[in-house]
Amino acid sequence: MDVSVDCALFGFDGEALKLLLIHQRTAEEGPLSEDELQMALPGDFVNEQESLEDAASRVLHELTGLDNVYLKQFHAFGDPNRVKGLKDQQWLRTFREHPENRVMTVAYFGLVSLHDHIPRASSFAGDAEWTEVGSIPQLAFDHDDISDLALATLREQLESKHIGFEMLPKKFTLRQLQTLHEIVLDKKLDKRNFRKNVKRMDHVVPLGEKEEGVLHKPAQLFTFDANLTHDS
Amino acid sequence: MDVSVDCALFGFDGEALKLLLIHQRTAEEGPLSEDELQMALPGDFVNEQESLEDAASRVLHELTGLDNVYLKQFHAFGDPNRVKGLKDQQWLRTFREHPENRVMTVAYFGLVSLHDHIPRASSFAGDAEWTEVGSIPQLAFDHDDISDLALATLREQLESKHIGFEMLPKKFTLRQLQTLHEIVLDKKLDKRNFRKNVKRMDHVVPLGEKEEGVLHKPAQLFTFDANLTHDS
DNA sequence: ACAAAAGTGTTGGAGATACACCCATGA
DNA sequence: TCATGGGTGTATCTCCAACACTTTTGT
Repeated sequence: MDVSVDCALFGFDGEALKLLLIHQRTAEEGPLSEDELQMALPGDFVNEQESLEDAASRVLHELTGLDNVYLKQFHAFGDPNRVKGLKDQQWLRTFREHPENRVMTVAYFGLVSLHDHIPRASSFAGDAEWTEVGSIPQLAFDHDDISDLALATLREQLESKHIGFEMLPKKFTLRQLQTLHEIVLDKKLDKRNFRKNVKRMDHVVPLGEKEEGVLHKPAQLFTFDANLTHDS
Repeated sequence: MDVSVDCALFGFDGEALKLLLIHQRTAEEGPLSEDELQMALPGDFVNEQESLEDAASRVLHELTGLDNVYLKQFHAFGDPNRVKGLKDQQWLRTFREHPENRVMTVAYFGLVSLHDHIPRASSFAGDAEWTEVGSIPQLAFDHDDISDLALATLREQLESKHIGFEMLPKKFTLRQLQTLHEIVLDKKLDKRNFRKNVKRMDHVVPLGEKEEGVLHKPAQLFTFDANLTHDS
């Protein structure tokens, strides 16, 4: 059986939560027409002497240029027919040596900040795009299921596992942290209560510094100290 | 790459939490000496036209005779060297066609009740044993890691996902439910508070009936109604 | 001065914790 | 009658939800 990894990479830019999608295509342009091409999550086969984690990191590095991205396995997808859809088979027959092979995939979700600099979203695999979660089109293979479960997993783990910080710049304001939570959890939060909770967390430490270049009262900057991550 | 499933099957008998382990051996006795054989989690290769879930159910059915066991995927283990240990290779060379192949495994945990009848723990794969969690010996391959993570996952999900009931008989007493929680979570719970919480859960319904054949005041029996499982 | 977001406390209710005695049954 | 676990209520405290005004900065 062939084994691949797929990555659902989420990014937050202060406004919206986005998912990185690639246009399904390869270097040499194939004979497939526009509407036979779909979008997909970045993924690739696992190399012979490479762990699953390493494969996922490699895919992400090749696509975004980033290293040390927060990356977490969340599910293996192994339906025998998960690459047997009509469009999927057309694509596989055009670009793959063994299109009939069964492929299972181990899915990872990753988190990056899109604040300071947008990690380059382009790659060997074709053009890539940050797509707002909520406007995700139909995807190739079972990538709809994968991205749905990735988002559900992100929601579940956001509060319990201190992973929101991975989507913020190193120095962030409490407003940014709150907006992120509101968007991921899809509900409004009370400012005063939110700040009360955050201030009880040891691992969110105030820097002496303030925001600059904003046209209102500058906010204090905070940072996340992973060493102090033994819950509150 | 070869793909297998492994199952960490937990059972509760009212006293202790147990894990089903098999003696690593096959039908035709091999030339391996006693101390070269280890214990392992039940597992098998995934068949060509079989989903991962189906493979896990099959392994469990073959081993315990049970169907409809609660079974949940929790992690894929894909280290390139996970079957390259010395003892592991001795065993693989004796019993497998392609001992040098890389094998990744998708791990499931399962839950059964050992109250009414002990599901038969024997199989094509050799003798099997219910081993108390806490006295688990060193296991073959990376099965130590797998069983550790299985137990951690069970702990995490016990309260949030109503899965404790899977390890109790259909009719159970509140004491049994509490003991189960105490053992899995490894901490004592207050009887009155525990019962207060349970009584707030719609999906734990009291039957009119009472326990029989005990040498003390008989307890009321409860059952779990999965239809009412939309949290409290 | 004005616009824009930062920052700050209190109150009421719900859920968590801690704790001790009487009850029903079988032997 | 005794041994064994079943079954119950109250007081306290902590955590959560709801809610509005003043402060600081840039223009």
